[in-house]
Amino acid sequence: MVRNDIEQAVQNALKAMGAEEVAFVVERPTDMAHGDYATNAALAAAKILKKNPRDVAAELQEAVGNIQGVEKVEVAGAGFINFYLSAETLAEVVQEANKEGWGSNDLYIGKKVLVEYTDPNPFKEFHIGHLMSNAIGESIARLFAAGGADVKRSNYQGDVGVHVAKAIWGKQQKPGDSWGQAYVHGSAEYETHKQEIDELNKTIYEKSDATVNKLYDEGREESLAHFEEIYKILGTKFDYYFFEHETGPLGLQLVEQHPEVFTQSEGAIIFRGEDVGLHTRVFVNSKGIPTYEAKELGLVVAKKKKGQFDLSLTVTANETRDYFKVVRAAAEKIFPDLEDKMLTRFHGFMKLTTGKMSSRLGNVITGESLIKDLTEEARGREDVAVGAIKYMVLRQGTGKDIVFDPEKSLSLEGDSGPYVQYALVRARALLRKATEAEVVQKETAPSELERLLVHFPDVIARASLELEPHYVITYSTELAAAFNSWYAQTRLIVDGKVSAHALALVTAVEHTLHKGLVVLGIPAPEEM
RNA sequence: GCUCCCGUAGUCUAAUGGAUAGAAUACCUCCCUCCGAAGGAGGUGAUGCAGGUUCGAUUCCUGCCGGGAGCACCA
Repeated sequence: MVRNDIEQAVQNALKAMGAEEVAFVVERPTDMAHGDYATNAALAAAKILKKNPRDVAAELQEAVGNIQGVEKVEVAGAGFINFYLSAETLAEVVQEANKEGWGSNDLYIGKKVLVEYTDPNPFKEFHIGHLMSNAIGESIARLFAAGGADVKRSNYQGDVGVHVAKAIWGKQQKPGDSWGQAYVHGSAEYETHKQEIDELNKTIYEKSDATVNKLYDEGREESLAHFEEIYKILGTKFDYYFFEHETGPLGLQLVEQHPEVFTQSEGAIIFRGEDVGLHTRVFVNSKGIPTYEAKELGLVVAKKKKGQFDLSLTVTANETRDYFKVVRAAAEKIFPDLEDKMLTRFHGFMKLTTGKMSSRLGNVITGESLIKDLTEEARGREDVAVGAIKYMVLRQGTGKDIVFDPEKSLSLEGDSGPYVQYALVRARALLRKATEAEVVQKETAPSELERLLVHFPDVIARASLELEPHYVITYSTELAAAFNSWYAQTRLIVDGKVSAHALALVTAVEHTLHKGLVVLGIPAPEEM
């Protein structure tokens, strides 16, 4: 990579000037007119050397000398040094982009990584919040894979707990209702029938009633089969499924085995988070049932049973931030070896313009209804609809909330999934057409496209490192726009002839857009 | 009350302490005898307020204002 050579050359030059400890970056300039790479080394070094930044930059420019692949080195602005790649280097990048490993890196090579995401609850709807978790988790899993990791996808589903009791209670009251309706009904009546529903919860947990068991099994199976259909549409294949019915007992056992970590209080077993600057949370309630917190500990055990992992990442919603801090503090006391191995990525929630969505109130937009509506909007194309949804979720930084307007729905043009898909489809159509043309050697001036392609590996690497898919979205959209613009003013095939270089360039764009979409988990159609 | 997150064009959003704050959408002009118009070319429009650190602040620090989330038996 030329970037590494530039970095090395700058480092050497700084050393020669007696400023080797200066922290600097070699990055893509904000404006292409400023070259292909730029460094702030002179600005940073000026302070230590107590000299004028422009003078330091001039000295540095002299000192870096000739760098293989760099055609021109310029001092600009307040003291930036800009590097321009040669036409030969850009041509090499195009060749590079057509090879298999394009966009891969070695950030996680040899690491076993467990990514947990989606996490819907049986007996409740799969709503657009789960769509969000799925899109983010799937892309992060793919970013790990692009970094060479051995990735295992896992899904953790709450098949026991009060929500199940509410749903089953609702179903007992109105057997004709769907499970979703039953849950809404049970929730609404929870306050007035609390004792009854809590008892039912215990019954479910202990599996002590045959009729309840049967109802439970039916509901659970129905939900899981339904979720599986959605995963298929979304393009996710899980390696492991964890369930709360399994993590509950494991968690309970852990809590009981570690009295040095947990405390009895008012009939419940709690963790005093105040000791480590957090707050107290209940792990086992006064009825002896493990709560979400204990189950999360049990999940750690369940995950460990699948084999050693180097990193375990959970994708979950922002509002669980504080719970996770407490749970992690407790987990690290029990499993000191887990320190720094448990990562969390928090996403915002999908807000409706009409107010907060709540499955308890029944005003949710389900994942499947959104996909269905959008598919209609996308002229019957489900892959385009899925792309539009995923793009909307992934286009901004992971932690941000998304305001979802059910009326306006989602955009299929401009800054959107279909926009990138369309550019890819156009490139593919062009390449199909070119197979009939005669390939000729012809001088072609480097375009903006080559100069964009240069940065693709860096973009993927940064996204892999920070676990932020939106860098890939931003880049892919930029490349798609540049390609669309190129397409509008350039004819690839003229009189049945196609230039070898231009052909390689379009192939490189196609390959890069494809790779980008793959990492994002967005379908890459052949035509649309 | 305490803790944590977030304030960028009308709306949605990008920017690794750097160069003229970049897109999209909406709105106003144009462009399909020409490889796919879900497209292209152009125009109008933005960093909540006040300090501080820095050669340089959308970015870091402090205060204020505005929004959101969490804070003992739900997940």
